[in-house]
Amino acid sequence: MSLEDFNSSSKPDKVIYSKVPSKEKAFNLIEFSLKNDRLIDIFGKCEIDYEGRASSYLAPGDRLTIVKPDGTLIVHKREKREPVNWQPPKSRNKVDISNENLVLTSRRRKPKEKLEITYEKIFSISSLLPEDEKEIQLNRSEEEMGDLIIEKPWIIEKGFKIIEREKETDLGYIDIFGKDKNQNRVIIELKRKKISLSDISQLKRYQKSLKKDYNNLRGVIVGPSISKKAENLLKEEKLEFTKLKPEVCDLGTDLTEFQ
Amino acid sequence: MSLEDFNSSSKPDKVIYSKVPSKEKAFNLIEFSLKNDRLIDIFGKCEIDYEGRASSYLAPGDRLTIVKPDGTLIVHKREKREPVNWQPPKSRNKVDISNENLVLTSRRRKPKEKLEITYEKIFSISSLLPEDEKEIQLNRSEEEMGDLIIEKPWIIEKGFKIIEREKETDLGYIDIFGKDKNQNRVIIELKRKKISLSDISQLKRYQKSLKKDYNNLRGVIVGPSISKKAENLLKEEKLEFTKLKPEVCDLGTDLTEFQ
DNA sequence: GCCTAGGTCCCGTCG
DNA sequence: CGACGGGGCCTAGGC
Repeated sequence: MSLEDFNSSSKPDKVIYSKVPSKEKAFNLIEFSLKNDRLIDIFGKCEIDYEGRASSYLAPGDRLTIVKPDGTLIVHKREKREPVNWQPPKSRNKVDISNENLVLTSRRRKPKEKLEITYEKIFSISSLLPEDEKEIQLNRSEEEMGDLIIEKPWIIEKGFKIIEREKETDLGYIDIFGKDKNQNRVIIELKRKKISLSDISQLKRYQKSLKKDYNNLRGVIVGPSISKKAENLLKEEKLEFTKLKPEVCDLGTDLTEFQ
Repeated sequence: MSLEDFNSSSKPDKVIYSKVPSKEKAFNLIEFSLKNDRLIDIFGKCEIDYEGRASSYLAPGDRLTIVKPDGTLIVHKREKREPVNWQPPKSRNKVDISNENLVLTSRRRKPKEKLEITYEKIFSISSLLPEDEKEIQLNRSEEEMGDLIIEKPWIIEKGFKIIEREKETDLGYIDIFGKDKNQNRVIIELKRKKISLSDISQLKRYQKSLKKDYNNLRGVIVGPSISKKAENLLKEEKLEFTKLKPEVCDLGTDLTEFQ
């Protein structure tokens, strides 16, 4: 694949690859890819300056840079799941040659941020053309726990009735608001993993926002388990904990044992 | 680069590339790369099953998969900063050929998780050898705000003195614990961005944990700004807000105006 | 290992 | 837009 072919009118190539390209060739391939909504994959030795919500400098080293058609820019080093530097979607990316180095610059405003990658060596560039794809289907979210409780409120306790979901208050949104068999109002806070201190604070805050309106306002946190410190705070605050594992909320799980 | 060369004893290649490889060739290159701590970069049409903390299925589509020497596996689609699927560092990755498809499987235990990528087509594979690199230097963190206040406590207010940093309580860790000019104890909670409801809850929680030990225990939240609801809650709880922008905490900033 | 809290968190949702 | 809270959050730091 020669550079001259980039702008040919035939069906665009799914993959364009260049190994140890010259600065000029790299520049042309990256600029072509940016213009044509391609996904770019650069492996090279580079240093990185970032200035924005925070600021950082990363000394020269081998990294993998990905530029997506939506403006996202991601730089990975050899370890860890998180990129070492990045720019979010809708960033504006451009390539330059400066002082004989290839420079990739990514900017956005609001917040104002700038990421500058200076390559002293490029080992390879892949320019890819991904087709559209389906959305992922994810299960076992907190939302599903809510769905289950809406459908089967007796899981919380006998006689429990739903009043409102995602109820807004001055101090945030209550997952589920309901009442028990004695007509006491109940605030339910759902968590899909082990309850920690901040979760209790959150529930307490919601309770505070409504206690002027109700007597006997109960607060119940629902989750698979709870940490020791959180349990202590829970008791002190006279809140309650109900055990419910998110995997039980998958559709089709047999819940007759709860009845 | 032929497959036979993979195991040669000469200096390993920085980059090995294969365009539209056969299943067998892809298998060999990936297996070789997994064994030799190389970073692998696969562009192909695949479907993905995940089962673990949650569960998901992703229908076939074009994606970019990265496998790092530390076991990290990342799958990107054409948009967004976040990978659509992943496995964290120290996952165990292996490659297979099953029903004429290439299958990449990544597992970890604790929590038990399994990610399975089935490729129906592979457009390209890059196998890379990144060298070690320096750590990133990041500025404007909450920690730096703390450093500044330790050094110049008068930024909080005239006469303020530090007692302890990262003070542990039953209900969490206080950023800075100190006393004012009247010997009242002061809890300082630092935030690098706009204060929200949960930040106030956090400070309130710390105050609660110590109020049995002190009279006149003040709570001060420090940050660049505060949301309206958070400000209301702040006043109700008789807590205080002090404005301090994290960028002021960069080394070398002139702070004489505060004195 | 558990627990706590920050993050250039990202991201969706709702006002 | 801001604001709020979830996330397979990830990651670092204590204990």
